Amino acid sequence: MDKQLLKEINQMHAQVCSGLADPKRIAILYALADNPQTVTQLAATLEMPQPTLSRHLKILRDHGMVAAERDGANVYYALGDKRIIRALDLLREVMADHLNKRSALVDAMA
Amino acid sequence: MDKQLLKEINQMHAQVCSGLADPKRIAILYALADNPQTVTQLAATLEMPQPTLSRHLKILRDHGMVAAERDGANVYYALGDKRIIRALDLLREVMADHLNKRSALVDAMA
DNA sequence: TACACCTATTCGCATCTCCGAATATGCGTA
DNA sequence: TACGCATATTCGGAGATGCGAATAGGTGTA
Repeated sequence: MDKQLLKEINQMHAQVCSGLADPKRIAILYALADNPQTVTQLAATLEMPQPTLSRHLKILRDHGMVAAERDGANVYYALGDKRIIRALDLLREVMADHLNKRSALVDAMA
Repeated sequence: MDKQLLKEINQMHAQVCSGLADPKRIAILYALADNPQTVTQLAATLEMPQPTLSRHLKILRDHGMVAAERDGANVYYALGDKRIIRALDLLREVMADHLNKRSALVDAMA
C-alpha cells in the first residue's frame, strides 16, 4: 500500500481512538448502549452538566459513534454502531488481564 | 455497581484508549502484529527516530499492549494481546462505514 | 577497562484537550 | 411576538501530550 495513504489512514484511526480516550465519553457510550436517551436524561443518569454532555456528544457524533435524532425540542442520542461497544469490551478484557498480571507480580514480590 | 468504582474503571479504560490514540502507536502495533521486531528494526520499518520509538513503546508497554524481551543488547518487542488488533480492526470498520456515509452525503448534496 | 552498538530517558517547547461559566441557538406554545 | 425549556457553542485557563535534540544506561567484545 502507498506509504503516505497508510499514514493518513493511521491518522484517522488515531482520531477515532482519541474519540474514546475520555472516561466521560466511555460512560456516555455504555449508557447509550443500554438505551437511547436525550441530553437531559443523560445529564441526570451520568450526573454531568448539560454543556459538558453536549460537547462530548458532538465529538462522538463527528466520529459516527452516536446518532442524533431530533424530536421536537428534544434530541435523542443512540449508539451509532454496536461494534464500538464490542471494541471497548475487548479493550476492557485486555486491561483486566494486564491488571491481574501486575497484581500477581506485586504479590510475588511481597 | 458502586458509582465511584465505575468511574475509576472508566478512567482506566480511557487511559487504555488514549494509548491507542496516536497514529505512530497504531503503526507500531500493526507492525508488531505482523512479526516481533527489535527497536532498530522498527525504526527502519516505520522510518521513525529511535528515541521516538522507545518513548511510544514505553507507553504501549505500560498498558500491556506490547511485550518486551531482551536478547543480549537487543530488545524484541511483540504484540502483547491479539485482542488489541481485533479491537483496532473493529474501529477501522466503523471508521470506514462512517466515511462512506459522509461521502455519500456529499455526493447527494452535489 | 575501553569501545561500539542498542535502547531508554530527560529537557524545553509547541500543541492539544478538558473543564466551568456564560452565552447563544432551536423548538413549541401561548 | 414573547416566553420557557432543551440543546449547542464560545472563552480563558490548567493540565496533558508529542516532538527533536541531547544525553544516559545497558550489553557484548576485545
